Amino acid sequence: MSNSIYGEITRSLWLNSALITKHLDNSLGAIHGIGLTEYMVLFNLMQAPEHALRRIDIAEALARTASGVTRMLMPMEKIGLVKKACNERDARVSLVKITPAGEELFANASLTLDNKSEALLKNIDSKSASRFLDLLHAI
Amino acid sequence: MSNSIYGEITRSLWLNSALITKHLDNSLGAIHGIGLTEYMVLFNLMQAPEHALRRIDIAEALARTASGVTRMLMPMEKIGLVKKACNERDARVSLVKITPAGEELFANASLTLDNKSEALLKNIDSKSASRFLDLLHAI
DNA sequence: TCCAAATAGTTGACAGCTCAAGTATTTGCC
DNA sequence: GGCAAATACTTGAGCTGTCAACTATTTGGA
Repeated sequence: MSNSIYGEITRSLWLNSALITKHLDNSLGAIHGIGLTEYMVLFNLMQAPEHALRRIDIAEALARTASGVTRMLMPMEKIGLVKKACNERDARVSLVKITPAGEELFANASLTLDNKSEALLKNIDSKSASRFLDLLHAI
Repeated sequence: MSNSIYGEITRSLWLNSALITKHLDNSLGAIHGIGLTEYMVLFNLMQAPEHALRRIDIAEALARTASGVTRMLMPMEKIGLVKKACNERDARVSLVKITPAGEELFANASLTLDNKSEALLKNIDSKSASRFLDLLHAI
């Protein structure tokens, strides 16, 4: 009855991820006023050319639905972290662009995320960490 | 700006866990009519002595709140996967016990979870999987 | 060229969870 | 023994995300 190591991995992954996500969400919220999901939006925008993405690209990058992205971006736009832009080629798309305020918040939030992540993963030395990341990327 | 390997791990963990959780949730839902969270309740009950736990023990094991557990158990009780039991020593606690139907569903769902997990993690050979699990346990 | 299918996004209804505040019971300390 | 603090659980309000259905626009084939 569930002796598979792969099943064990998914159970452990599920729990660890819940714990880590919760912790980081609280930290980012308390210090910077955004959640981990919003941080990941900014992260993906920073990675993107022109620092802009379509809504469905964000949805895919976050493993969320388009409607979830629509709802998430509304408050982010209201507080000025991102803004809308138009795509001349395709009037269906509403591009999301990070603002200077968003970039600054992202830079600060990244420091927090890195520090808290290091604290949470302190039992994993940097060599193991590298191997761990390789395995995560392999999934 | 976020070059820490630990930050990278948490971002990758966050995304992978979202993808895997979603996939398993859909599979368990379609085949057995329960979500991954409900599966994890049954899993923890099966591990427990007497196959029974207090609500707050379940909450802790799932990284959820007591109120979330209360709400989640209501439909599970209604469809007969778990049942309430009393603790004679402490009238505050309302024990949760798995039923025979719950045990049977758990056995079947575990097979599904193992198979789907193996498929999702097929890029990780069993030796790496073992190392991966060790790292997850170390967190 | 034109129209059906595909694509991008939004919205209403609702599921699943949290927090804060409540009840009921037990524990610990004077 | 008695009472304040802690513990176990529930409930109302609200947040975040989903699904299904919708609008608007673009694409591709006859």
